[in-house]
Amino acid sequence: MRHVPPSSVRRLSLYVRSLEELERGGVPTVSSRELAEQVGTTSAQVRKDLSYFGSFGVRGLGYAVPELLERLRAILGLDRAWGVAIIGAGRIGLALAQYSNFRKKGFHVRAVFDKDAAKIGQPWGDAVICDIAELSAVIEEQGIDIVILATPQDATQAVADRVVAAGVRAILNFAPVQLEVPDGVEVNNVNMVPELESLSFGLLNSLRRK
Amino acid sequence: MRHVPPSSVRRLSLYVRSLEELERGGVPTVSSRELAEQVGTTSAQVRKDLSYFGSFGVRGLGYAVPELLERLRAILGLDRAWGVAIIGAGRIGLALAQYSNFRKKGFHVRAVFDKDAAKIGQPWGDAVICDIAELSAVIEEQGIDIVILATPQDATQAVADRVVAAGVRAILNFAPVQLEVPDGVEVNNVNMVPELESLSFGLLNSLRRK
DNA sequence: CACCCCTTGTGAAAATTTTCACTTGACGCT
DNA sequence: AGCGTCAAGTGAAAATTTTCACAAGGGGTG
Repeated sequence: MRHVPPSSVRRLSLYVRSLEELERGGVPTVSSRELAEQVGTTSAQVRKDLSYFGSFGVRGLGYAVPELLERLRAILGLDRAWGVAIIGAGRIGLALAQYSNFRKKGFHVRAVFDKDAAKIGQPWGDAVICDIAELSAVIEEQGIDIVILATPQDATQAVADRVVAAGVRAILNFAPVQLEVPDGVEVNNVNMVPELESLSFGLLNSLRRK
Repeated sequence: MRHVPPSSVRRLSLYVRSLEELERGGVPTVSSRELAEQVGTTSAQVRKDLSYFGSFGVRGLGYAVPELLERLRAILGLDRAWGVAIIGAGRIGLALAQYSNFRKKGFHVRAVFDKDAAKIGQPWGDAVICDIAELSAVIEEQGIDIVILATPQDATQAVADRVVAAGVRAILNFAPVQLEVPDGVEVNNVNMVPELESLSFGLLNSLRRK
């Protein structure tokens, strides 16, 4: 497998979503053109993305929906269970812990952490809120592969350091901070502010052009 | 102003965040190298991003923090008020409506909509939840520039159509759907699923390589 | 005032990602 | 079976984005 662009990997995710819908609808096959329409890209892009991983289609016909879905799930690691911990039981952490689609994709939220003594012990989604002091113990016991950070901005780097020290190598960061992590640890940021501000930038410019 | 890569625009947003922190700390000037470290990029990238819009720095010295901040705010349209409406008063909509940083950046949440009769009329953040039936009237009256969609997946396209029909040209979409909109309407998606799944992809591959 | 240090601003080069266009092959119809 | 149609797969080209490397200046110092 040659080098795969990160943007391709993210699109695979979108293909999975579309394929799941198609499968529910009983659609047996789909062409690259149809799939492209659904996720807002081009047919060439779809074929190129898939070609990094093999040949899954049938010329003249398209892709068999259940088969392609299975292959993509395997590629993305959605055919196995991942242990997930959410740190920060604020509004975002709450919304995430209750987001039921996680489980379906194999992401099992096995722990939710907070610092606030008042919250500790409360049930929250499937898990119970743990004291963040127990972070590394719980990470080891529960087999946590991925940590979701939904912490206040100023606490986030310190928490990330502890998470990394506990052996976690994948972090999904919702806090508006650029995390500093050692090589071998992957951090993906979810950040709506730049998305929002790029909208105002765009509006401003379309005004200017008139 | 020549063509600006979208990724540069998103980074401007990050520079603003860093500059705000520096300004609070009373730091008078900053170099491209320092700014780059804070947002996780390179100094050349910072200078290139800024160069699309002009020359803001002093050679040998760096950038004056307050001045650069002001310029970037103007570029991104953060020096004026934008009318924002949130559609969907579920968990995500709630979290967003209460997110106080919006206001500071000039994004004023002037309306929150929902379909659920039980929620209509309830106060929610600064606004009151409106019936989505009144969508186009409220959009016009309140001067809504940007709509944030936090609707259930299957309702989202229909809501987007109405939003566009009411004249809105910028949408921030939290629903996991690829929206179909006419030219001239900009849609930015916030989607954590591909971010999460690209983490599992990465973990899987680092396992394989061993 | 001349020199040195420092950092910007910027074309050019490199790397990455997307798009194109064409070859290959499978299926169904006559 | 032969033929026409359709769509996958894929190198090559184009477009985009990032990185490089260096000339151009500003400011402080002796």
